[in-house]
Amino acid sequence: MFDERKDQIKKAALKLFAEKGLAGTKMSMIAEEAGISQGLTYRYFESKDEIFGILVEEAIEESRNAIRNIGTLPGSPLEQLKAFTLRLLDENHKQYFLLVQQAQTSEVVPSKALEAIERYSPQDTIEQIMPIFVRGQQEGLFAEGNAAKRLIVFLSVLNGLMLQDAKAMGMNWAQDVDLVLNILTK
Amino acid sequence: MFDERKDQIKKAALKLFAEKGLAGTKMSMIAEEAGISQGLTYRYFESKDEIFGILVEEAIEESRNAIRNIGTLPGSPLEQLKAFTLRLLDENHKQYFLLVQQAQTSEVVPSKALEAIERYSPQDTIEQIMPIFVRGQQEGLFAEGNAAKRLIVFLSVLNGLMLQDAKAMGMNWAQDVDLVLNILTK
DNA sequence: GTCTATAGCAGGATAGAC
DNA sequence: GTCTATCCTGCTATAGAC
Repeated sequence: MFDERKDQIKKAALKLFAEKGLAGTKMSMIAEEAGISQGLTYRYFESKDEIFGILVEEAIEESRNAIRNIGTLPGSPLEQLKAFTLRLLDENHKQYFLLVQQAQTSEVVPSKALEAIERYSPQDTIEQIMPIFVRGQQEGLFAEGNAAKRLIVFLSVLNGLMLQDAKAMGMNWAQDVDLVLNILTK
Repeated sequence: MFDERKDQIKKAALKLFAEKGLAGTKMSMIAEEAGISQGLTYRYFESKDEIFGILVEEAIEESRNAIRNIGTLPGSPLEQLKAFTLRLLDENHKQYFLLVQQAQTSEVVPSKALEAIERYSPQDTIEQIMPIFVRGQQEGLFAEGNAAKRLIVFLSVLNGLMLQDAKAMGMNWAQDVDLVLNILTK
């Protein structure tokens, strides 16, 4: 089926882009990872840039959803943020997250992907998480003081963890998230 | 002078490699950043890979020094780690750090750079910082429990901060490091 | 020492056979 | 639908003039 092969290629591309960036990923690598010939890729996508652009948009969409859902998770604000953190650290989201990372820091990004990224500022993310954090502060779960600043640090930290984790240090996060949440609770 | 021009090229290359990775950085960009013609670069270096390799080795050397010096800094273990953190976050070290990051995660790295990186495992870093941390624990400055694990998280966090910072969110770290050190002290 | 011009090659994209 | 062969662009690296 057409769409299934498409997904297969996207999956291979996501893995490589997240790891090696746009310029570092060759079409031949994507084809190999997907187990097809190099030329076939072009029956499903117009160009490397197109694949990259689509993935970046999906990643942002995905990330938006994860954040939007925090509020609907069960438990206290602390438990909500913990669940959110664990979700981000799982394999699938991690790749998306790293892709956005690559797109933001690294290299010359195709214009379409660039637009998507510019619409998706870290500021947005912080504003969405803010109410939950503030509620947690009121309940005495989190540290007092400038919430935005603390959340920036917290998100940076998640970034770092995902990158580190990508290098396969083999930590079991389910067990260790609490250390990370210390940033918020102290 | 020959060596000065060489440094000028290395400086330009470091900035770009740290930002865009090896594959994402073109020789033309390096030349432009250094304000010279593209061809001239090859009078000073054999290849792009050579420049990259040299920079990676310097970065690792630099990082080793920073870590080695922690113990000789004045103050309590907490103050020592604070000073170390601030040093890493300053412009120069940040670029080196990001370069190593790029080399570790991203792309196909030339063999010479690869060797250097493999000799420089995160495990090393942790082992070097460990004694200071343990001393801090004994003095009651840091949290009890598994030191290695906490240090991994801590270093991941520094990673994340440098990356985030690279995206110019304009935080004044001198003021905010304490949030980060909470990971160790709680 | 430095620049401009260009050779040579890697990799993105296309054509055509099966 | 898929593969192999090939075109063509863009980049690394070199040659040669000033």
